[in-house]
Amino acid sequence: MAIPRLRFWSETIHLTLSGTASTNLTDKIGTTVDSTLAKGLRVLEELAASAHPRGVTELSRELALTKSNAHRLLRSLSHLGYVKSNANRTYEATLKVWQIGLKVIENLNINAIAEPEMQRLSDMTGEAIYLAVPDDLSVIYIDKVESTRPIRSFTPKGGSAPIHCVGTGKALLSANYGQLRNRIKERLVGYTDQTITEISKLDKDMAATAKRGYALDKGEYRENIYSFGATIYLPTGEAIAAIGVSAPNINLNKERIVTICQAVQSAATRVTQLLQTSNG
Amino acid sequence: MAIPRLRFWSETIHLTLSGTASTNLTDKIGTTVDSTLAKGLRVLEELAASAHPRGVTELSRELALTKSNAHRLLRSLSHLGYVKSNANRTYEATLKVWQIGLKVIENLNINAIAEPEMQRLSDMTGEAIYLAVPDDLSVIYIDKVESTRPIRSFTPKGGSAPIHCVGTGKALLSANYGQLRNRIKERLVGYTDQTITEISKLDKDMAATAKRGYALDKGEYRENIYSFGATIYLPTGEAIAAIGVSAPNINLNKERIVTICQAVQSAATRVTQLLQTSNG
DNA sequence: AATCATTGTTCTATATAATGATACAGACCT
DNA sequence: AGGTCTGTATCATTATATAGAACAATGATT
Repeated sequence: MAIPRLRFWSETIHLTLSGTASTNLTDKIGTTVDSTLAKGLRVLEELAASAHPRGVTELSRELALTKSNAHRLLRSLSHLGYVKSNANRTYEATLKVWQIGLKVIENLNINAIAEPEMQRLSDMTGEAIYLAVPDDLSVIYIDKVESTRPIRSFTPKGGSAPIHCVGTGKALLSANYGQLRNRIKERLVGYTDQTITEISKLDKDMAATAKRGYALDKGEYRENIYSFGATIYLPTGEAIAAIGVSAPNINLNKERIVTICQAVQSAATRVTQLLQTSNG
Repeated sequence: MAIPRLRFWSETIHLTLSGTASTNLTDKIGTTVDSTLAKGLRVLEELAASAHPRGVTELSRELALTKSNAHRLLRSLSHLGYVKSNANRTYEATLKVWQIGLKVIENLNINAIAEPEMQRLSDMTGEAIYLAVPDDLSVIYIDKVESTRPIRSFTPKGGSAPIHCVGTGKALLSANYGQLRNRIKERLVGYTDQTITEISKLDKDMAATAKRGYALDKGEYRENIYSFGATIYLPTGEAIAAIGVSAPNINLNKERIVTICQAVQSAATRVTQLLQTSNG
């Protein structure tokens, strides 16, 4: 299986998957969007995010659609296999989206290659291990090994985090800092008092990160949660992903941090090497 | 590379997603389907299944769409965040579908509950462990623990198998045999010479399965691959999933089969119990 | 380098196809 | 039973997606 091109830093408009229902469907950026497609996908998203089957009126209200319109869309989605209609006149998402989504991840192909290294890091540290890919000014966690310790961390698989204040993100950021600096410059949102919100400080940190070979986040995103990350490269030199460890700082001290960081770094290096040898 | 069929135990009309380009989007069964939505989703599916980014004309040919039409759909999908356009004028799927799909699985909620039991079965047997849900006359594997042995089995996570000849499937089939018998009756496709293709034999097997509490597949789907399954029930009594073990028969003998089956059965029972206590 | 063959993108008239109001039919509750 | 919710079907209207052609940007071949 060939190593696919990944989605990278791009001009793609980032659409948040917020749980709030109030996203307006019509106000697009100058260009028009096929409205039926947009509405249909919103219905699907809503259904996918619901823990329970939903009714037509309910959905129509939530998405600001006509009852008839919602009904028709549900019918269509049902015919297409994305939605299942229950006997009690409710609708729910089928596993079809999931199956399609799996293919996207499979085609990424990094998962499989990185998995043993992630396991290794987990065995060694017992902390949460993340595999992340860049997504505009965020990272998305495409895989995760749960911490073996009682204290669990926040971010689930599929979740995302800002690129400038988590280990994996900072590793990826430093790898493409030239391209991204100007875009991130005015968007250095603060999350804790440790978050780097000044570009001059970020400049220094990124330089240090690049030199060091791994990234450090000392509670810059979540209070008292440290994370460390290193970049995985394609044979082409593209920074395709990052591997990282996240841990509450009570579990850490200076030497343990160094040990973990070195492990993270060598894990990333190993995955990069494996990507070399695997066929292109 | 066809997308697996997805069907539920419902009145949902099934639309095949063949890989061939000739799928007619308009000839529906009386009722019409929002064509824009259908086309858009097909484009997305196609892109998700591709290992490499695709061009407009290429896609338009493959899906029998106008170049303009394909282009517009891609544009829309791009605006909606489902697709990313690259600098070299190609398009690829983003991780958004995957993220949405994850939510569907998360809301299924069985995964998390069944996982420890699956792990336990894995530790005990070293064979491949599956968690499957019914999908019309198939099962879909929603989770899997890989075999620790060198010989790996076939079916990946997200994949599907016919309900009448694999362990998990037969367990689910026996749980709903009343409803499903008539439908499966004329569709007993044979895969090996062990496959049950006569309804009378299936009747007996299902009766035995129900009595026994677990299902046996002795190479009925794949030559020399045995599998065993037991049903997981919701508090409502609905057969919602099945847990199973799959192994090459060289790894097996009579007593090991019995041991494994009992383990599978008690794993399923335990998950069922956990679903009782967990909130609905 | 220059031509040629492809591919991606923009534009616009046209007709298809999605839309929302209305009406009807089952639920469910009191 | 009566009333008030639901979900579903119908249909005229018009917005909206569509196809086709023209243009621009490739990049391959000579």
